[in-house]
Amino acid sequence: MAEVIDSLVERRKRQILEAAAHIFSKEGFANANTDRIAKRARLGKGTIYRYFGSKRDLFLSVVDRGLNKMRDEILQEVRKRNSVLGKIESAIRTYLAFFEKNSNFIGILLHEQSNFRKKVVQRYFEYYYRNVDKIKEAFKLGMEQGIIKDIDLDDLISVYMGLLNGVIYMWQIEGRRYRLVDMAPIVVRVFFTGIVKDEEQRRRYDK
Amino acid sequence: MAEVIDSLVERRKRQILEAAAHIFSKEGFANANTDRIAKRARLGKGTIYRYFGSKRDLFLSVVDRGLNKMRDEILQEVRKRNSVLGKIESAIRTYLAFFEKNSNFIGILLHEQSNFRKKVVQRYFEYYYRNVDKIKEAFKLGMEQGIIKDIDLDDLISVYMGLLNGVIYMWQIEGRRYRLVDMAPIVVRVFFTGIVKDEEQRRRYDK
Amino acid sequence: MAEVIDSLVERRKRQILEAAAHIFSKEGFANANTDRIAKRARLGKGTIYRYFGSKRDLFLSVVDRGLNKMRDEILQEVRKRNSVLGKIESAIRTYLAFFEKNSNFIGILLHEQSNFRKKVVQRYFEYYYRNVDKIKEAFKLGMEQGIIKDIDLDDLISVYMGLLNGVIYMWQIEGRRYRLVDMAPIVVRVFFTGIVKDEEQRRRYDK
Amino acid sequence: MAEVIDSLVERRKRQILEAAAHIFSKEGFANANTDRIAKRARLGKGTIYRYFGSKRDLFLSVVDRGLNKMRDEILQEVRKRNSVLGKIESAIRTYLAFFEKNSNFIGILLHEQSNFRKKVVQRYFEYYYRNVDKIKEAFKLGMEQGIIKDIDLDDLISVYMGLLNGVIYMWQIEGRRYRLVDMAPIVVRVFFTGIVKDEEQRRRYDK
DNA sequence: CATGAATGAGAGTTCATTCAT
DNA sequence: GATGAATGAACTCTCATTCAT
Repeated sequence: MAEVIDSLVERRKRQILEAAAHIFSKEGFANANTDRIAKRARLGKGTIYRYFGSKRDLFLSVVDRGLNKMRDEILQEVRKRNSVLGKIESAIRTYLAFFEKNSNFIGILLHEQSNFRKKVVQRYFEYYYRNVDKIKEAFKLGMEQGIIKDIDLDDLISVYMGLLNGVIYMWQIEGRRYRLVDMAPIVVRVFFTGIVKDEEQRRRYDK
Repeated sequence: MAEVIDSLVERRKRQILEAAAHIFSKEGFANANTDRIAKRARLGKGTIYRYFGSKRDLFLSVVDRGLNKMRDEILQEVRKRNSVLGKIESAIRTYLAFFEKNSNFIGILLHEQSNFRKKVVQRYFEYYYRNVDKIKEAFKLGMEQGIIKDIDLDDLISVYMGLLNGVIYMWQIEGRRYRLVDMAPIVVRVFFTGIVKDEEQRRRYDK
Repeated sequence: MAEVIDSLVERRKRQILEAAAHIFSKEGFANANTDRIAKRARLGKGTIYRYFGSKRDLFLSVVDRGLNKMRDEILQEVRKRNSVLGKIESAIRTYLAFFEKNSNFIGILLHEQSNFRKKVVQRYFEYYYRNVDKIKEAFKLGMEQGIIKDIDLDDLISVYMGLLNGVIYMWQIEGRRYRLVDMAPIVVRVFFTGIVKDEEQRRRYDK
Repeated sequence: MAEVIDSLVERRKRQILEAAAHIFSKEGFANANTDRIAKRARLGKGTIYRYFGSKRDLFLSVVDRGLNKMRDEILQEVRKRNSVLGKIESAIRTYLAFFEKNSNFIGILLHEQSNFRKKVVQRYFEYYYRNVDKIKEAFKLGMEQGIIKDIDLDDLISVYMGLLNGVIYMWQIEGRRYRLVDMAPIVVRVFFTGIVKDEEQRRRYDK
């Protein structure tokens, strides 16, 4: 019995969240309007307010839902690989693949007003670092095994995350003209081995 | 006489642009309100409209002004270096330094509604690629000299730009807890030589 | 069901149009303010915008509605008379009666800014000439029957329409101190037979 | 000395009044803007306020000036004729001629908001009835001489004024497609002798 | 005397939120 | 449970008026 009710509630919520994700990512929070979300969800405007207290709540729920899905997908893929570099390679691929599949979601993390920024970022970290921690561990392990250079871990994470998010950002603003996952090999290659070929120069810069 | 008038006009414009940059970056375009911008500029609301036709115009002027400054600073620094890698290193440093000094400006390029996105991005490219072209040339020259690996130029630019913007983005959402320019060395090192130490692994991934 | 919805929409539109007619005629388009119209309609300001796209739209709807009513009333009365002069007499009476009953409406046709003038006048002619055409036919028929003097038809219409509108205008600016329909007999008399009694003088001017 | 100052003041006032008349008649009071008036007068906006206390004052001065000119022109012409009907004919011609020459001025008397209406109309009457009185006297004299039918004088004036103003109004809204003075003969003819030719019908309606 | 830069009250319009049905 | 008609606070933008120069 409770399950049936739950199932209706869940269905409605999903219906709304999907419509909202679409509209928010296209228009941003401030520009999105509840009417259009309701229309897209094929529900009355009032119904949205039965399930989400405010536009703000709805927005944060959309963020949560997206981050949740992302975390699950990445962790699942990373678990399949055993080697340190394999895990990192897999994390890069899956991260890019996720944002290609859910490119709507980029807008949600990118736009957005100051008052939300903090809240959104906080959720991003809450969800994200649970798997960044896995990456962090991988980096650490790699260093212990002498496979990865000794670099300050926090710096490394910033560069790693920055590289990934930045590549996604560029893909986005360049108009999604290529397949984002196709960037994975070059990203992996540069991240792992750098761009400089000349050995003398490498040594100069590698300290 | 004309100079005095000019100087007033210029002063007012600067006054408004500075206030606007602050507010826009804090609140985003849609959330910023003209009244607050006016207050911050210590001017009446109407005065803003004497100098800028609309809120939209004002916003785009803020973007232009920022991009202009950025381009000038980067080109000036890059010109000082002669070697290929030196130029690239300098561009990385100056880009990060610019956004640290003008961190307001990040928000302006990051937020923003779909309807503006195109316009803003278009300006970004107009201004930016004039100096990215210099970088592109440096990359190309580096490849011809056998200093830089043969990598598809467009891919390389995307990774390069993505890495920089991403590092800035991470700095921003992590709460600007460190000095952004301090990231330059590690960014340069990873970008130039990668993170993998183990030679066998390097060869595996370097193809 | 559809009927009920229709009836609500119709009721609201009427409610708003009536309030708007009142305010517009009192204040003119530019001076009227939507808030006051809303107040008078006992509705929120936003509600007006659910039913009419803009203040301008609302104004033109008020004009249309008035002209519609006028046309219907006049045509109905004119149809009842058979003789040429009877029809004209009836048109004069009904026209004056309409504006007395809907004296709000005078202001709407009289005031008004240049940018609207054209649109409003265009509607006026669209609606009005459908029944002025009837009058025109009556004039023409009267001339053929030798009852009405041979006068250029367009000139005649201008004088006829001018006389009516002018009498209404005078009534209005003199402060509506008398009943407008009471002017009908004297208007008809002068229009039909002129003011000059002396036969010699009549002949002098009647050519 | 005083004359020179006076002359400057007068020149400035004229300059402003002419510009204002033009703008007000084209745009109406509410839509007209002081900036454009100042521009047209080739003066600074502030200067207008040295000579006229407010936009409202300026508007009323424009009205006064127009009515003044109208009165002078009409009285001058009417004085030249001796016969009753001649005087009336002349008044009709001159009134129409004035508005053709100063067609700007029509807009000023026609548009306009409620709050002004009264004031403007009051001025209109103040100025106008000084010469309508002459017409009234002519009508009265005509009746005494048996040249004009016995009609209630106030009714007659309303019809007379209405006819003139209405003809001007029609000319205006029909787009000034003909010369207004050319309407004088037909207006005079209809006003003096009516439109009905058939004697029996005339008698029917002439009572 | 003349100016026009500056102003802020007030305009039209939008839209998140409520609540009677 | 679901709706969408209604609302009014809050937005951008205009412009009559002021006043330092």
